[in-house]
Amino acid sequence: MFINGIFKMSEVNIKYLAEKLGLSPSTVSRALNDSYEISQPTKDRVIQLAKALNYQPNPFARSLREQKSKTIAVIIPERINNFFSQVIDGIEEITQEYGYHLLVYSTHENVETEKKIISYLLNGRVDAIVMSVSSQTKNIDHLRTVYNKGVPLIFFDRICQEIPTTKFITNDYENGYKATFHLIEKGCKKIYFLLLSKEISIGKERLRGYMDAMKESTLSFEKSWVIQCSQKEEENVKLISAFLYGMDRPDGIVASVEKLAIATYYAARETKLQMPNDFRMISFSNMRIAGLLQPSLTTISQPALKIGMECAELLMKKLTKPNQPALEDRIIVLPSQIILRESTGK
Amino acid sequence: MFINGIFKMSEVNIKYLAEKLGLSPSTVSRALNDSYEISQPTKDRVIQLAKALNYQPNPFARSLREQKSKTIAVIIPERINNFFSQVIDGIEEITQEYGYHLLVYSTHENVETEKKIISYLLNGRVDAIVMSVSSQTKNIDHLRTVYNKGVPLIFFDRICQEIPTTKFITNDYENGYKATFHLIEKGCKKIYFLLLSKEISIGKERLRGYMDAMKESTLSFEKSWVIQCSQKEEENVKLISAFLYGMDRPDGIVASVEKLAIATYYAARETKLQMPNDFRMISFSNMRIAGLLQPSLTTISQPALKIGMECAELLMKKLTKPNQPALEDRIIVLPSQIILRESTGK
DNA sequence: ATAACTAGTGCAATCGATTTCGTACTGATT
DNA sequence: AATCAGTACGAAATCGATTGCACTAGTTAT
Repeated sequence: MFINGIFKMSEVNIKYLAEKLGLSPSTVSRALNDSYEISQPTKDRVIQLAKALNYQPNPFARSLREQKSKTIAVIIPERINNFFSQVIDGIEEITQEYGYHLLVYSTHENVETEKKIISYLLNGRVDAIVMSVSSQTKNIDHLRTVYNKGVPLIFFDRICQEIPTTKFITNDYENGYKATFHLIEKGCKKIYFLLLSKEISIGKERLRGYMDAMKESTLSFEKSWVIQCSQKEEENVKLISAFLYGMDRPDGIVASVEKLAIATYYAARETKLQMPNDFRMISFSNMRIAGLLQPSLTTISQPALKIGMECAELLMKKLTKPNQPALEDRIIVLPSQIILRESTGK
Repeated sequence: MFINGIFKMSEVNIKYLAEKLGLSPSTVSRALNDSYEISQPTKDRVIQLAKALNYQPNPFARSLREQKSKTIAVIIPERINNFFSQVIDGIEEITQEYGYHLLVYSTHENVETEKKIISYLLNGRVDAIVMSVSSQTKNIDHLRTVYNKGVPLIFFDRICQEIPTTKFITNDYENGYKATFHLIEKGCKKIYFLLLSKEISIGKERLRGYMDAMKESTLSFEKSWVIQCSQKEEENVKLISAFLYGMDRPDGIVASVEKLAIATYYAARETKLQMPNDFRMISFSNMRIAGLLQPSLTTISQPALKIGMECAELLMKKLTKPNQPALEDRIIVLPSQIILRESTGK
């Protein structure tokens, strides 16, 4: 149906209902919103017709008027990663109960993309943003802008310390320490740490745990053992292969993110080295099938679903209850779990 | 800033710009939209101030007026699956160029959830829907409703034949046939087919390929070799273990979806059977690390990113160009790729 | 010289739902 | 009888951007 050259999705709106019922639009609106000002018989009539005609309120009219969208943006660095998928599952589980919708964006680990995405979201399109920053993110002006505009913002996993809001992380320092300590216990003498980026919080914390474990041990340590990797899988495989080929190769590896563990598997294959005989590896990872790899991978697994759910619950409280204070500036730590498998020797 | 008890996100709107410039809102709007009716000097003044104040048009006001949202819904059966993640990456790659946003929903393979999600989308919230139906979806009234409401709808992978719109799939029949034939060539005599659901298109097509390959061979075949699995991983592992324990166990398995291949790995582990010696397996899967499994998995890998991009390109053409016809009722087939690995014997 | 036209801009309606303010009526209180 | 309170509803403004129509001043055509 065309009116003024504009296609009308559905002519069932409040005005239409009002006409059919011989009421005014305001009365229909109030009846549908269960206002105390409307008599029960009128409410019944309105609701019945609305159901019969399958009336659906126009979300944009409502958003325009109420200045809220019932929509939340989720920004992640990559989609092909079980951790982020699980977090989103967790967020959705909670938000859908409240009738909220999820706009999902991937930055592909690119700050410029991150900035662009955020610029789209500053016009009220979303009521809040839940995000994990890209590994390239150093300058945080765009995040400050979000905060200053008053858009509720929650970080998870890869957080931005400087923004005074709530952040959800796992005990990264502790697990960096434990992972390293586990390798030490297994007899490793020369333990490398694979780092994706020094910019991101989890990289820093996990590295700090590794460093402290190394310091507390009687093992020697050299700065060059902290390997700075890139975003490109091929480059990483080459880099890792290079030091695995070397005579003074490591006998232990802590991979701070999953994709570096995978690169190490390919590098091990290329250099024909076997875990756990030639070297042992432990990795932060949420892969479901870590146990099916050859050899199976010892992992530190994050409570991804729970992280998502907690982010969402906090947000729903903030957004659906009246007079809520700003999101508290604090860090909430959820424990990860170490699962021992073959790659570190059973 | 509060006005009438409502929090104002940003007071920079067209009316505000108009006041500052001593113009009317209509002139400002036209200037920003580069209308031919406005003189260049005026346009320049308006654009300059808009930039200076970082004016961002209100998306809801615009959507309300224009009856379009610049938003697309993507509905998938599950998030923790590389195939769907890659498809969404592909869709996003195209749509973001056009300034479109993506609402992403997971049905968790549940028709009721699917219906509920769709009911949220019938009020104009999205300009189009791209979806892969849940494995439970048998009754398609909710999909018919979408079609009848005139919301552009595209299916991919798990399609719904009955709705006359464009569908993107891979050559499932052909690959079901090829997969089975590959096992036959490897000497398998008793080949089972693991099916997630008879309702979904890909299940049917892949099964048909398997059946035809079996028929054309000299091998015997029994109906009970087509194993109907469930959504629950544990149940599937039990089911598969059960027939692997049996004396007359299969020596070949075609897994029609990734999760059933994974269940088979667990079952093999439990029954202490080795691939490819005790049985061989080939699976439809987009796992990046199929090559790192123990043993590595022979897969039929779908061009997921490309599927997403093609869906999005078609949609962008339909939505951004004037006077586009309805989406054609046709099936577009993109070829998958078979990657041979250890699980079927090198 | 007057009609006709054009360029540039403003007014006001519109999209659909919500909400403030106001009104008509009923019944109760002083 | 007059005032008051309460019930049930309607009119109109509002949210912010867009657009059909009207208007003015200046220019061209007849």
